[in-house]
Parts: sequence; C-alpha cells; structure tokens
Amino acid sequence: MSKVGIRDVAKLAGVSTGTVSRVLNDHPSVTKELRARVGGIINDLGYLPDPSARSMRSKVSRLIGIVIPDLTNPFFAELVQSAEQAAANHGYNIIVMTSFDHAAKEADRIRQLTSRKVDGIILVPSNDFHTIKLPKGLPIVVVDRLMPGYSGIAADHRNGVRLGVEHLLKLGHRRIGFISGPGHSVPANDRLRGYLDAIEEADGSAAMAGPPLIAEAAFDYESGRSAGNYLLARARNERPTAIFASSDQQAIGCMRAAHDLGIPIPAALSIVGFDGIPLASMTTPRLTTVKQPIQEVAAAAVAVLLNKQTAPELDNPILFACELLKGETTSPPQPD
Amino acid sequence: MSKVGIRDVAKLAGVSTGTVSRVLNDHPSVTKELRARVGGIINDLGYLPDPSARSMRSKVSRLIGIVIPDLTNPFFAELVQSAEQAAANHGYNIIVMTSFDHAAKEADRIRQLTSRKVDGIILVPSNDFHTIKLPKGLPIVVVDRLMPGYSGIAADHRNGVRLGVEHLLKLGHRRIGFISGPGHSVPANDRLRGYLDAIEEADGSAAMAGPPLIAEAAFDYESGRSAGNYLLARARNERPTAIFASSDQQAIGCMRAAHDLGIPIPAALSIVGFDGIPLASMTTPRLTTVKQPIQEVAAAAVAVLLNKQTAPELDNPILFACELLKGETTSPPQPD
DNA sequence: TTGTATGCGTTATCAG
DNA sequence: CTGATAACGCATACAA
Repeated sequence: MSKVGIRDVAKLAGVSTGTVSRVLNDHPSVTKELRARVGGIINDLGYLPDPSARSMRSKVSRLIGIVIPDLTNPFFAELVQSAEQAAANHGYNIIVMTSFDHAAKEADRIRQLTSRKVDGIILVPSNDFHTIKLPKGLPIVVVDRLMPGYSGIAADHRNGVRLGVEHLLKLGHRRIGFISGPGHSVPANDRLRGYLDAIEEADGSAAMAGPPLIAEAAFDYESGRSAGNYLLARARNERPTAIFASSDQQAIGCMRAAHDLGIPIPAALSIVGFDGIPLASMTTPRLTTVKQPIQEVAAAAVAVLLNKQTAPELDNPILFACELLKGETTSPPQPD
Repeated sequence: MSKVGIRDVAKLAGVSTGTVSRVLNDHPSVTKELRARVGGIINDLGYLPDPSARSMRSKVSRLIGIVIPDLTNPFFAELVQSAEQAAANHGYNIIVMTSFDHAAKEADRIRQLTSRKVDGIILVPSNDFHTIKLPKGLPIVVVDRLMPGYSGIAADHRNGVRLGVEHLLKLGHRRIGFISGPGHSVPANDRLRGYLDAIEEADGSAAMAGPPLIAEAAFDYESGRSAGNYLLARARNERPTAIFASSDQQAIGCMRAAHDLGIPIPAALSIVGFDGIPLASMTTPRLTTVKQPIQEVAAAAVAVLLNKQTAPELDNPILFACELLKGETTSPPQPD
C-alpha cells in the first residue's frame, strides 16, 4: 500500500509506462477506450504521479511564487487568496513569501523562488524596490505597484482616486486633503495624479484654497493616523473638510486621529478610503471607499504567467476599473 | 550562462560530483579547505541545485503545506506569515491553500498537498471538518482549532478567555454576554468553557442574573454584528453590560451593532475581543482584547513538522499562554 | 576523505 | 497508436 508508481499501473493495465504517461497528460494520441481503462486503474490504485520526477523531466514545476510586502494587509491577503484560486483552476499551486517592504529581503525571496524553479512569479514590489536584477527567462508579472520596465497588471488607481475625489467635490467640498502613498512609488504617484486630476478639473483655484493639503504616509493604520493628525492640526477654517486616503487602512487610522481630536465624522470631516477591503463596511461609521477589483487582477496575473493570456507590453500595463462604494463617512461640508 | 549543473562545478573545482554534493549538504566528511574552495566555485558559478532532482533522490521536498479556512481573516494571515518566516529559517517554503471553511474543499486541498509530496501539513480545520481520512505517513499538525485525535498546537483559549472575562468581572460587571464560536468546534467550546470558568468562579448566582447571555456566531465581522444585535435587543436592565466576543472580528462587528442601537461604548457597554490582531488598536474606541501568541504557535508547528521538536501527544496539545491587552472598550458598568 | 556508479519516477524520442 | 529506452540532475552506497 505504500509507493505505487507508474510501472505498477502499466503492469496492471497490461500497457507500457509510456502509455500511462500519455494518459496522465492527456496526450491526444490515445484510444478513448484505452484511456478509460488506464484511467480506471490509476484511480483504483490511487496512483499519484511524483511531481519531482515529473518536473525533472518536463521542466515544469506547476508552482508559482507570489511575493508581497505584507500578508497582514487585508488587501494583499485577498490578492494572495484570489491568486491561489485562479492558480488552482489550472492545476498550479502557490508559494507565498513576504518581503516586509524591504528590498534586500525581497531580492532574497525572489532568489529562493528562482532556485525553487517556479514557473513564474507574481510580484508586488516593496516600497524601496530598486530594480532588482531579475533572473532572465523566469516570467515575472508585477502587480498593483507597477514598475517602469516591467510587465504589469493593476487596478486603475488614477481613475479610481479620481472617482472618490469627484464624489467629495460633488458634495461641495473645496478643501480636500490627500494622504498619499509612501515614497515615489508608481502607485503612490498614480493615486496622487488622480487626486490632482479631479482637483484641476473642478477648477483649481476654488478647490485649492489654502496651503497644500497633501501628506505622505505608508499604507498602514498607524501611518494613516499620523498623517491624519498632521492634516487636521490647523485652524478650523484652514483644515480640510474632507480627506482622501490612499488606502483603507490609512483611512481607518485617519478616522482614529479625527476621533481623538474630537472631530466628528462625517459632520465635520468626510473621509474616503481606497481598496475596498471587507473591513471597510464594519467601521463606525461605515467607510466610503473606492474598491479595487482584486480578483480580476489576480486572475489576470495568473493567466499571463500560464500563457493563457498575452502578457502586457512593458510600460503599458493592463488596468482594471475601480468602483466607488458609498458608505457613511461622507457628507456635505459644514460652513466654516 | 544558461544551465549550470553539479558536474560543471565539479569539473571546474577539479573534484567529483559526489564531493560537490557533499559540500552542498554539508556532510561532515569534507575537508575544511576543500569545502571552502568548492563553496567558492559554487558561488562564482551561481550554481543552484535543482530541487526536483534533489527531492527525487532524497525524498524530501523542503516544502510544507498550510491549509486555513480564510486568508482574509487577519488572524490566519498572520499565522501564515509567521509560519513562512519560521519555515524559511530552516530552508523550507510554504504552499498556502484556503478551505473556505468547507470540508470538501479542505479534503481536496489536503489531497493536492499530498500529491505535491510536501514534507508536512499545518492544518487549521474548517468548521465543518469531519475527520478527514488523512494520508498516513504524512506529518500533520493541527493548529488553533484543535481536533480530538490529532497532534495539535494552539493558544490556551480557555484560560485566555477566562482572563478577559475576569477583567470584566473585576470591573464590576455581572451581566456578561458571550459571543461564542460557530458550531461545536473545539476552540469554540474551549472559549465557552473559559467564559463559564470565570463566571462560576465569581459566584454563579450573582453573575448569571437573567436569561442565558450566550449567542453563537461565526468568527467574522457580520456574524459578530448579528450576535451583538441579538444580545442587545432586550430591556436595558436585562441587557448585558459587557460582552466578550470570541474573535476580534466579532467584537468589531458587535461594536457596530451597539453603535447602530445607540449604545455608547464603553459607557453603557464594555466589549472584549479575542485574538489580538493589529486592527484592534485602530478601532474607535480601541478594542480591549486577549492576544494570542500566533508567532509562537506557528514556529512550534513548523518545528514539530521538521522534527526540531517532539510532536505533542494526541489529545494532549501544546498550549501557549494568552495575554490581556487593555484598550478603551471596557469600563465599570453603569447602574441600571 | 574522496571518487565512481547506480537509480530515483517520469517524459520524450524513436521505432514498430 | 503504442512499446522500448534513454535521459533529467542529483544523492548515496560502495569502493578506493
């Protein structure tokens, strides 16, 4: 009952190992009936092909690696989960690794994955990613945080943010703060540009009353809280009446900050987040946010790696549209 | 620059492939200097041993599988991340899979992992887990949701809950509601028993004034909200003055419910959660919660699978102590 | 201590 | 369409 190999199946079926192999990989050149019989034996014996042997010969591991900055971030968790589903549909499995937003660790993870001989890598670059020397010949698709020079797939952050800011503008807000992403990363810039797009379109002068209302922050709760404190620490008539945060976690941290300062939401401050994580509908009050189509992004990434879909051109990423989810953190501004 | 194999290294180092192999696996019987020289060549050439070939010979894949109900749950996400770290320290990698709390999917995932020839599996059983026929010979360690008959590792839920409930009792609460876990799972029961332990110890009669204050719910936000609604939908003098939730997500959902009912926290209702996820300190007000030592649990699970630590006896799990994190959702009860 | 040679379980190449 | 057989890249028993 221990190790049943392909030869056992072959013997019991009265065929050669070659035939069994062909059945296994449903090679077209096998009779229907023979395929059926051999298939039956395979099942009866509970035979499972050895992936190592298989991979050694075929040079295909049916493994794909995914490297993300932080699994604790619900957004990435959902990304990984979606990728796992998509991969499983094609008989592939996922190896996860965390870079902790640290370039050196990230490079190491990619090295590990390479030596693992995965068939491809889905990478969400760390914030201080500086063009790692990627192993040539190993398909890599950059996701969410696009990098110039790499084949990428992501949500359309720019237009997504614009959607959210336009919503605030329509409500009548004119001093709209913005918590941006960290550093000069592409997604941070994209989101910032979405903000600027909306502001400019709505007539820059009216919108930008007062000093710059932009704060830079990492995407986590705590950074959002600090940024919120910073933006809200000014006289009431100079303080933003609304804030757009570049992540839901930032937005939630910002809500904390507002609460600590005694600023009621949405009465005295409207907040819009970005990502659309499930938690957004559980905060008090419910967070208005821009939802990213994570599952679509993940599925597309997997499809590209498995050549089920043509890879996007360098510097011409595949983008998926975002959607505004109205919650309870937005309302018209109070008069000063 | 393409495929450099062990023979290339051997040739260039002027030794046999056997020696290179021994260096690779740091077999003791190799001269220090030879080891150094060969190691150098290996580095220079950027040689990476092929894991498939390696695994085929040695019967060790250096892969371990982890099956969890839902990666979107921050608790499991952290568990996976911790496991990944622990495994990496030993040169192992992690394949993640989600069961979506569905027994059939769970069985399928385990089958996949088995055929993948992973060296071990870390399993957080689904809620409707019914004793899956686990493949013999493959080490499996059940984590968090212990199952009778399996080698398990977890936080000490029972005493952890007790800690939280005792805190409420000390504050003066006597009508303490409890949101339990789903079904009749072991962890749900453990937590329930912790609750009962504390209540009984504090003198049952005084504590249990009124009808039973226990609501069953899944561990997610929404279920916590429903359970909260259920517990709070009664006359003020019968309604609990405090609620202990079996997960932080439940607790947050419950806060939502309280807010929707116009019940201020902690003034009219104290809430304590369980898990200690990072988000707990970002809610408004900050959630008081019982923190599980996830990292320790994950590390222990990995250690057991790699035989770095003796496996716990069946039905005699390894337990790690929890810790109470005081937030702002608890205060003495108001008089009725 | 080191070299030699064999086989791990499959797939792919050729014949037939 | 199917059978026989040679790799695949490495680890290990055995010989030296």
